Amino acid sequence: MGYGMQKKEEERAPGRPRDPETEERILEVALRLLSADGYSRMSLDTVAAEAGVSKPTIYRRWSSKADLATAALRTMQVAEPKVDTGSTVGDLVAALENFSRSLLRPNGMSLIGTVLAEEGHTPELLRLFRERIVGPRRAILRGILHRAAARGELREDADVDAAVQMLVGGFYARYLASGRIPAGFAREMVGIVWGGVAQRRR
Amino acid sequence: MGYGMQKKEEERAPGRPRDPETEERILEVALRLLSADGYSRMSLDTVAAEAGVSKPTIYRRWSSKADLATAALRTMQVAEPKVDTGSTVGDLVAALENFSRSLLRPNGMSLIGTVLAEEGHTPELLRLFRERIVGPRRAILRGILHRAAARGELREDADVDAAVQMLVGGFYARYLASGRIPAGFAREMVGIVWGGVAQRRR
Amino acid sequence: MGYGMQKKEEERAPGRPRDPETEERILEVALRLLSADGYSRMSLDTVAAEAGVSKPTIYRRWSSKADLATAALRTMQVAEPKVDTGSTVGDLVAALENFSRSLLRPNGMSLIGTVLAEEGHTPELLRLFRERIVGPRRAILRGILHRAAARGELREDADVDAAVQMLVGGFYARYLASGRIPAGFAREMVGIVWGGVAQRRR
Amino acid sequence: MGYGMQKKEEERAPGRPRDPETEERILEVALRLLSADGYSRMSLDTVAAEAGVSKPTIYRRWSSKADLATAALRTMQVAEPKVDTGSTVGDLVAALENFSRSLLRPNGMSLIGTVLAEEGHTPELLRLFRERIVGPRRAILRGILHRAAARGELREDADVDAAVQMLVGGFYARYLASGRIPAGFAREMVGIVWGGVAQRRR
DNA sequence: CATGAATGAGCTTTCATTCAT
DNA sequence: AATGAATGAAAGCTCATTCAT
Repeated sequence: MGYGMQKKEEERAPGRPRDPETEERILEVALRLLSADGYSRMSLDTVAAEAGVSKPTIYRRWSSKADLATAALRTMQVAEPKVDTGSTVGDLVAALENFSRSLLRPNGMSLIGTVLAEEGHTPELLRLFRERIVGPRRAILRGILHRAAARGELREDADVDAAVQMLVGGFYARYLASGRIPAGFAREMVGIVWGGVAQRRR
Repeated sequence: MGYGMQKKEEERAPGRPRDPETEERILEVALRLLSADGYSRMSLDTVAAEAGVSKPTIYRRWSSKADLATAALRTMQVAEPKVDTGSTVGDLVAALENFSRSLLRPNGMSLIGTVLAEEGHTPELLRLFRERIVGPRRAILRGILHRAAARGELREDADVDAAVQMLVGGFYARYLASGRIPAGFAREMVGIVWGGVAQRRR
Repeated sequence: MGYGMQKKEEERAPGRPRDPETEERILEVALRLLSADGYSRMSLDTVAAEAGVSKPTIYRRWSSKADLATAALRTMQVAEPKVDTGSTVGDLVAALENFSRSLLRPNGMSLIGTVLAEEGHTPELLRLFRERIVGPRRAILRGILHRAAARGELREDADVDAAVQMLVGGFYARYLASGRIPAGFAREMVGIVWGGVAQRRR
Repeated sequence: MGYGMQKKEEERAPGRPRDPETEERILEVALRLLSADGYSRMSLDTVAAEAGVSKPTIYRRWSSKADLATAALRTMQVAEPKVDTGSTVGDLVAALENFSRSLLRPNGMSLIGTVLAEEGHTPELLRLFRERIVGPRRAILRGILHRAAARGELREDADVDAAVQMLVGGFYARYLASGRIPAGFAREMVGIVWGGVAQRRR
């Protein structure tokens, strides 16, 4: 390599480097406002002010409000801990209780509301929400049920997808109906579903 | 004939009487825009224009945009036909299929989205939506299950509320996950729930 | 006509009437700013402030900035007094001196500049300028020359259009070259042109 | 190949030498945008992007947008070919046809428009335009007429300046009036002017 | 020297609401 | 009672310019 003066250029980009925290802060604020106020109420002025930057700093990174909002959504990651209680029913209850907690966080349901409400105007939001949030969450429950199926615990005709949607949807419906999730609700739901999909004991 | 338009003289309220059709028309337009665009995108200018009235005509009747939106919601009535197929399972499936159809209408989910998204700013919307829409719909399913219980078809410990929320919520969850409801989905869900709540066959 | 109570409704429009001066004032300010600053520098904020109205008051009347600017241009009317000095040469000189005065008014040339500069972006401006300003001015000179032709004062092959363009254009060119129009310039030009188009004396 | 690009080592100015091509490229782009969009619409962002440099690279060379624009104008050179057809009339027609061609190039008139429109805000543009473009062009025509005068072809009282302004101005006026220059227009104008300034034939 | 990042002020346009007739 | 006119506040986005590396 000769005199060793040829260094890789990748290490130091030319120009003033971005403050890496800026990006995080903007996205964090954006996600908070998106959840709290909904997409169309969320204003870039407010995002900028609360993130402590100017608006062009935002526009340098994302080309439009929709772009910023989807980027903010993209940062959401379902960080549901793996559950392993030893039994399928226990695993389902544990996973649902995790899920329940995230829904009941402040504005947990507002965000779902906004992506649904915006479907006609900013469908990207719903698309991303599906990919980033809904999909992974469903996958956890589906995984538990598929493992149960592999162990022969399920009836052969059991519809795993319908079961998963019902378990998750029960929370939505309950929230929409009353705003509260009673203690033990997860267990009740799992009880019913399990009665419907598990192999009959002989 | 004087000034303006002479209305029927049968009524004797002082001054020019309000046209009741105007009120209906405004509410109808408001509800349509609320569903299609969401609360914050719905503009009173547009409502006025599409209803063929001026904005003060709206403000004379409702004190604010929020007031108009809630009044519009109040007019919504669940008009699910009574179902009676002879069997509990059949009734549940029929009721759910009605429900499913109303969800899949254009903007069927957007309205739910908007009331959820606005919870932080206009909680009245969610309150009214619960009272007018969610409650009556749930009541139909609850009624079917309670009748089944009265006939001894349910296990004694069956949690009717959880069952209802799951049946309804399954649609929400499925829509949120993929935007599509497969044919036979209602029947799949009812099958599972019924397996979980029905008296075991001996 | 019966009881005479049916009056025509045309006389009094419903609703709050517009202040007729408002419209004039807005257009006047807009035209001044258009001339002084050019189209793209002219801001609706400034127009509104200087006209003493709010921006929506402007937008109620004109749908966009371009619309306002063209409306302002439309109000310009060439009010050149009819000239009749008894001789064709005298009429031409008098008409050109009127013309010269209007060009040398503050921003007289800037407005021409702006409509040319905006041709690529707001071609309507140039179109209107042609129709309202350029056309009528040319017509005056053309009229004088056509009358001369009718009296047999012009050579048969004289190109009236070219003569008119040169007389007018001489001012443009002179302004562009030096910003000043020397006294007697009109007379010089007329002298040359007349020498080129008039019937030769025998 | 080392770091970045190795340039010729013949120059010995300290630090990294400026690339003279960069300068040219920036000015070229600036002039093009100035003509096409006008001064106030021309954005340094766009100039930088199209020239493939960053904005500070521009600001290092010119202190402001106005400075850049005037520098760009300064690079314009009238490159009208010398004409020599053997006759004064022929020379005038040939020179005017050259001139006409440059006016009718895309945005040929827009640039004139922009320097006039900006007279109130950036008078330097008009000053430079006069010096670099208008002056030299006029000089060509003036030269032809002065040579004719020296040969005794002109009347003694002929106003060469007025004749030149009319010949040039005829194009401006014609463009402003209709946007088109008819074929033979130069010859028509020269015919009239020549009739007005040439020595009478005996 | 050149870069990419940052900024304050500005742009056109729209909104919910109130006023004057 | 109903209208058209008016308004202050805000929205999303862009610009000329400067900073930090």
